[in-house]
Amino acid sequence: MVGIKEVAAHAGVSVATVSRVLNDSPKVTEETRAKVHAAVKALRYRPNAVARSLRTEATHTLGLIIGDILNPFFAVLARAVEDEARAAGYTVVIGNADERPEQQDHYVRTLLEQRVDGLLICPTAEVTPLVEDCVAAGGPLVFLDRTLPGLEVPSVRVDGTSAIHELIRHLHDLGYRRIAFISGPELLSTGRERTQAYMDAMRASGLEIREEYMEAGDFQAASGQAIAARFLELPEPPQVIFAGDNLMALGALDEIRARGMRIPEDVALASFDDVAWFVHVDPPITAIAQPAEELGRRAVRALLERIEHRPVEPVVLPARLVTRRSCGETGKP
Amino acid sequence: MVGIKEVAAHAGVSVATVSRVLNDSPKVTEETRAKVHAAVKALRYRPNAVARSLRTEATHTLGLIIGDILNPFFAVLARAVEDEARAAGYTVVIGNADERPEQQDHYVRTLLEQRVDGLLICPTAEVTPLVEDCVAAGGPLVFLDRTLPGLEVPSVRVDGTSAIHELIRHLHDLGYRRIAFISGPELLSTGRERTQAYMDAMRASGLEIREEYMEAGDFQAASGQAIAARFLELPEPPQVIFAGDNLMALGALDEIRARGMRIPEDVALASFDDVAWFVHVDPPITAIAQPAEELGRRAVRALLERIEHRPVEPVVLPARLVTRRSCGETGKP
DNA sequence: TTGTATGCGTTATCAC
DNA sequence: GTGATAACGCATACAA
Repeated sequence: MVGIKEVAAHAGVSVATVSRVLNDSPKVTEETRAKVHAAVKALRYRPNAVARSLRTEATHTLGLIIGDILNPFFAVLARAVEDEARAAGYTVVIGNADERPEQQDHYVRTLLEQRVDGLLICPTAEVTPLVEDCVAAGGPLVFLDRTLPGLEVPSVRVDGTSAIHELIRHLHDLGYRRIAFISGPELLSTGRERTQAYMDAMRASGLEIREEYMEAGDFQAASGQAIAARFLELPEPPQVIFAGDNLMALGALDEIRARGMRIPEDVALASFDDVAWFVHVDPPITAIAQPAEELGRRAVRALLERIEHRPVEPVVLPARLVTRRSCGETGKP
Repeated sequence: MVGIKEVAAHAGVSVATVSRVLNDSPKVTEETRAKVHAAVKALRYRPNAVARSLRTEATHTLGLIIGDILNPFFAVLARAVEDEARAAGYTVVIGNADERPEQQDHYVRTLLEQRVDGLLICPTAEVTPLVEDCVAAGGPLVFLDRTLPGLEVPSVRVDGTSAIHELIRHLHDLGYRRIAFISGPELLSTGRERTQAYMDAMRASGLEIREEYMEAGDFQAASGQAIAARFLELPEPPQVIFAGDNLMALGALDEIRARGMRIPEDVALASFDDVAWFVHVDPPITAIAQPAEELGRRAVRALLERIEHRPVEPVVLPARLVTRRSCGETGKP
C-alpha cells in the first residue's frame, strides 16, 4: 500500500511536507500544497489511521456498549450516538453486551486495547472488576441510560419519575384502582428507579400497593409474558398492567392476546419506554416516551468534554407520558 | 500508559520474550511465562492494538455499511454480523449510510483509512467512483443484501423470487385478482428483482399486470404511505397492496388506517420483509420473511474467506412466505 | 518555508 | 529459550 514516502517522492518534497499538507498546517506554500495534493490523487494515497494513531495517541474512535441493538430503544440510542459522533469527526464501535457482564467486559477490554478515545457504557447490573479498574484509571468514560452505585462516573440518563406519576394519575382518573407493575431488575438503576416511582405514585394517588401486583422481570419479552400470566391468574387480577420496558410490554401483550382477552375492556396495558410500532398495534399503546435521541447526543457531547479534560456534570432528561387507547382513553376525535 | 517495555523490566526479561508470551509462542519456558503473566497482571498492562496493527498489518476489525440501523431488517443483520465476527475474533464498525452515496463513501473512506481487514457493504443504488476504486484495488470486500451491476464482487443475498410467486399464488387462491405492488428503487438490485418477480408471478397466475398498480417507492415509510394513497384513490382500487419492504408496508398500513378502511375487508396488505412487530398488529400481517441472521453470518464467513485469500462463490438464500391474517386468511384455530 | 531525524509500542529477524 | 534491534507509517522537534 502506498505511503507518505511514495507521495513525497512523487511530489518531489519531503515526507514532513506531505504530512504538513495532509494536516493542513499553515506553514506551506500554495504551490507545494498543490503538488502534494496532485501526488495524493495520482497515487490514490490513503492515510494510514493506524500509524497516525500510534503517533498521536488518538484514534478518533468512541466505544459504545449497549444491551442489544435489536431493542428499539438501544437502536435509537446507537443511531443518535453515531450521528453526533460523526458530526464531531469520530467513528463509533458498538458492542452488544446482552446484559451479560462477561460480554460487557469482553467489549470493554477490546475497546480499551483498540485505544478508543472514550467509552460510553450502559452498564449491566454487576460492577465487574474490569469496569472498576476503568473508573479508577480515569480514562474518558460516561455511563449512559443507567448508573452504577458507588462509582464516580459522569452519567447521562432519563428520569421517568414524574412521567410515572403522571401515568398513575392518568389511570386513576380513568377509574382504575388495581394497577400491576412488571418491574425491571432491581440491580439496574433504571429498574430500581421505576419501581420506586411506581410505589410513590400509587401512594400519592391513594392507591393500595399490593405485593402480588409487583414482580420483577429482566427487561426481556419472555419475562413480561410470564409475569403477565401470573397477574391474570390472580383471584383478583389487576385492571391495568404497566410494563417496565417495551420488551416486557410486548410479552404482556402476547399473553393477553393468547388468552383471548380484549384491551382495554378486559385488561388495560401501558408501557415504560415507547417504541415506533406501539402506534400501529390495535389498540395503540399508552406509553412513557424516553428522549432516546437526545440521550445519545448528550452522552456523546459529555464524553467529548471529558476527552478534552473539561469537567462535566451529570445530565438527567425527563420522560413524558403519551396517552393512546390501550387504557381505555377515548379515541381521537 | 504502561507498555511492553515496563512489563519486560518488571518481569526481568526482554521485550521480545514478553511479546512471545503474549502471543503464546511455544518457545518459552513455563517459568518465564508465569513471570511475565504476573508482571502483566501487576502492572495492569493492556496490549496496544494500534501498535500491534501497525506492525502486523491486521486490525481484526471488519467494516459494515448498512442503510439504517433503525430499520429492523438491518438491525437483525448487523446483530448477526457482529455475533459471527466476534466468534471469529473480530470487532465490527458499523456505518449508517442512509442510502446516501456521499455518506456511504464517507464510511468507506474512513474504514479504509482505519485499515479494517475487510468490508461488508449493502451498496446504495449509485456506483460511486470510490467504491469502484475499492473493487479495483481488490481489498477484501463483499456485498451484502444487494449487488451492483457490472462489478465483480462476491455477494451474499436473498432471492425472494419463489416466495413472491408463492405469495401471488396464495392471493390468487384466496380469490384476489387486483394486486398492486409498491416496488423499491429500480436502481437497487433488490428493488429490481422483486418487481420482476411480481410481474412474472402475476403472469404465471394469469393475472393482469396493470400499470397503475405498480409504483416505485424508496424503501422508506413515507413513500409507502403516499403510494398507497394513490392506489386507494384509483377508480378501481386494488384489492391487495403488496409492499416491497417493511417500512413501505408500515406507511401503507398507516394510510389504510387513516382512511378508516378495514384490513382485509376493504383492502388486504402484504409485505416483503417480515419484522417482529408484524405479529402484534391487528390483523397480523402476511409477509415474506428473509433469513436476515443467516444472511449476516454467511456474509461474515464469506468475508473471512476472502481475507484469507480463499475463493468465495456468491451466496443466495431463499425467502419464505409467512401467511397471517392481513389477506383474509382464516384465523388460527 | 522545507528537510532530517527520532520515536510512538509492537512484532519479527536475527544472533547467541 | 532468550535478547538485541530493525522495521511498520506517520507526526513533529529541530536544523537549515
